[in-house]
Amino acid sequence: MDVLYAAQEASAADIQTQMPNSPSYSTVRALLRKLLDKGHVTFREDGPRYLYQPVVSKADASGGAMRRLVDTFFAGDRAAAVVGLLGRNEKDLSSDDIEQIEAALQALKSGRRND
Amino acid sequence: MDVLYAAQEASAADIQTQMPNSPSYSTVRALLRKLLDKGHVTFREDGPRYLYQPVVSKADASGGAMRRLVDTFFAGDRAAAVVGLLGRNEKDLSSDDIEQIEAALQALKSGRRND
DNA sequence: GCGGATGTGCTAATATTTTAGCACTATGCT
DNA sequence: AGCATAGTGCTAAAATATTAGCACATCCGC
Repeated sequence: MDVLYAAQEASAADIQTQMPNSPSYSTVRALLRKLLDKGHVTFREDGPRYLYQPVVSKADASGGAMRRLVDTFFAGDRAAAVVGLLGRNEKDLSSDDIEQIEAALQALKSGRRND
Repeated sequence: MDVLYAAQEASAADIQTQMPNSPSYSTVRALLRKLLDKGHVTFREDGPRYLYQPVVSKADASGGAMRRLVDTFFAGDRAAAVVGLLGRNEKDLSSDDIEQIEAALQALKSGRRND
């Protein structure tokens, strides 16, 4: 699923190469079949092969993932999660990045007033 | 693992009740034994029962989880992830929350200047 | 149009996970 | 002290996931 969300659309072979634990091709295909059964992915035919894509939109899925992360590691405190995410200093944010975040914050504030 | 990170420490029974898909008690114990084998959790004895806790610190684990989420859903763009997280309007952030975030942003900015 | 390469559908074997259940130990209550 | 309760260690069976491999379809270069 993660692979599909990252790529939006991928073939079985693509998925295999991008999966952790390097499962066999058969495994990936079996997995895909199960996901199709369960209705979590669809596919479209692209010439000889299938390209798979998630059924649930990326936005919805990321929302769910974020909620889970916030609940698990920050006891549901979204602000703490934001601070934690900002604090990761693996790589500096560009000033452009920071502006975007400030803009989002401002939007939030005015939204609050308008309720 | 998520349950353990949320609780910091939990008994097998606790873990069972908080797990999705409600697995059987046996399953939880088998899982715990494997996690012990693999060195992902430790336990301490609390009277008659064991209390399990993750080996990797919550901070490290949350860092990994955040990186994965940012990579999967935001193509590695941390700022976009922050904006996405802010934009979730499941529940408004308090003004206190917003202040904390602003403070973290300010700290980041000055950090950048000092490099 | 033919042959190789690539891809899917399917089946069967193997490995792993999930589950139930019994023996045994420690705890707490009366 | 005696007993019920709650917990672990262990074993074995059932369910599920992983893997290999073959038959058949489709595309691409010659």
